[in-house]
Amino acid sequence: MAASAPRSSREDRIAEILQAARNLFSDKGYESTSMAEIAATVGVVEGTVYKYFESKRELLLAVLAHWYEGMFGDYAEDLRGIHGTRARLQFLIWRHLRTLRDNPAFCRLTFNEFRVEKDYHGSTLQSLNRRYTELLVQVLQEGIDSGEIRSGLPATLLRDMIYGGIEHHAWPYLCGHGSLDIDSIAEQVTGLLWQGIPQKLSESNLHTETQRLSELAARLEQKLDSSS
Amino acid sequence: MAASAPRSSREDRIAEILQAARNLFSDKGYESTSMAEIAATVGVVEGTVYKYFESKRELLLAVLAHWYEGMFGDYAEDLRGIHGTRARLQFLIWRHLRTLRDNPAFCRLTFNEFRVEKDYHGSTLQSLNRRYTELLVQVLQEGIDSGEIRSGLPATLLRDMIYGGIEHHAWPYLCGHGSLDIDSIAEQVTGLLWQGIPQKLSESNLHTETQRLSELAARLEQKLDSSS
DNA sequence: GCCGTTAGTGAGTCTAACTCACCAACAGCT
DNA sequence: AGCTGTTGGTGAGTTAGACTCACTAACGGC
Repeated sequence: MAASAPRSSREDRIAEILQAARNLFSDKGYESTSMAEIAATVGVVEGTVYKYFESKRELLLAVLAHWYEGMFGDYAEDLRGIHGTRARLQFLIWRHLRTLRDNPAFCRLTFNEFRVEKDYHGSTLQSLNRRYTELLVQVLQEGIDSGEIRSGLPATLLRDMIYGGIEHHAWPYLCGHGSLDIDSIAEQVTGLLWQGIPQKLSESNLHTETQRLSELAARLEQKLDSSS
Repeated sequence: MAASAPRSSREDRIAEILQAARNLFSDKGYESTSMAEIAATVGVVEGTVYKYFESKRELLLAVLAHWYEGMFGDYAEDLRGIHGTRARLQFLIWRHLRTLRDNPAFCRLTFNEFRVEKDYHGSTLQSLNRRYTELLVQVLQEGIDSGEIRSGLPATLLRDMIYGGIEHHAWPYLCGHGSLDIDSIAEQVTGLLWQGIPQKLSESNLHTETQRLSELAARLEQKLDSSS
């Protein structure tokens, strides 16, 4: 009988398995990674992994949860030095983009597997995600309360537009295509939210346009007169 | 030997299989549906399905592609009667939301499995999706060309914010939680894009109002031209 | 040195995708 | 009608991988 691996403590083993699973899931995707492979990477046999995690799915959830824990970091701390809703918004957007840029494989895994969960609604994962997006929602809500954001725009809609939009936009990069210019994107997204998409008319354009409208109105009046 | 099912033509069988697969995938998800189940629903044996589709994955792709084909419909036709970038944008957003509202299970499947594809980049699916989003991109590009949309906002970013944002926002509904007030959401999203999120000052209300008048003028001019 | 606990093992089972050699219904031809 | 090539259909396989379980062996406390 091959000498069994020197026995690790429960915590160490769990950490080893999480680490191996994280790497493999990130590299090859969840479906394409087998439990046997994870076990082999750690240097144990398949059954051992099941001593610590009930199922492959649970292992995945643990990996994702573990990552979330480590990621919260000092968002709130950083935010304290930034004032004004627009600047805070831009910072959170930029910070989110930076996370995506620095961990493409893992973020891809997260986005892929997050929603697949049948029981996502009400799961641990959802509460972790809620905690992550909460900061943004808070900033938005403060903006609404202070009047910087007009009423009639639910904070949750704004949140979804921001995170959903960024996720979509970054997807090719997360899949290994192209690059991600996070400064530029953060600027553009914030600009979109803050100014909307229309061209603002310059002072002189405003005059020209008004004149054009006056003339049009005159023509319309004439038409109406002649047709009646 | 049990009498084999009355032989259907190739086209009929394919249609039957696609239909059964579509229903099962939508109801129970891709992973939880077995090929044996699909075959049984059609009334044939597992091997028969493999006569028509090389793999389960290919069957899924065929289901999704088939759905896309049927969905393109008369978007372009409808769009012809709508003038002004803002109105066209709002229509496309509303139409997209309507599709989500009317086919929640299937759209959930689509969103789930779309991106999972390792080879999504460059796949048939991508080109179908591209074709679907193309109309929106065209409308945006026309807005940029006509000066209604300020430069510095790439059309692709706007596209991703719109589709990504809506996807995120509709997700709970697609999973069977809550409802989807598509009129209200379409209004809010368009409003967000058009005015941005800040409370307007009177100065910029002037701009907005002038722009609204410009659009009105454009519509009136067209009416006059066509009636004279 | 004994013993209970627990990490670790490896040979299973089971499910579901996928394969293949064979069968049978129909079409076209003589 | 009878022959035959084509093709839809069969069902008994194989294979891969998630998961189980009865058992072994290392360690800690006594």
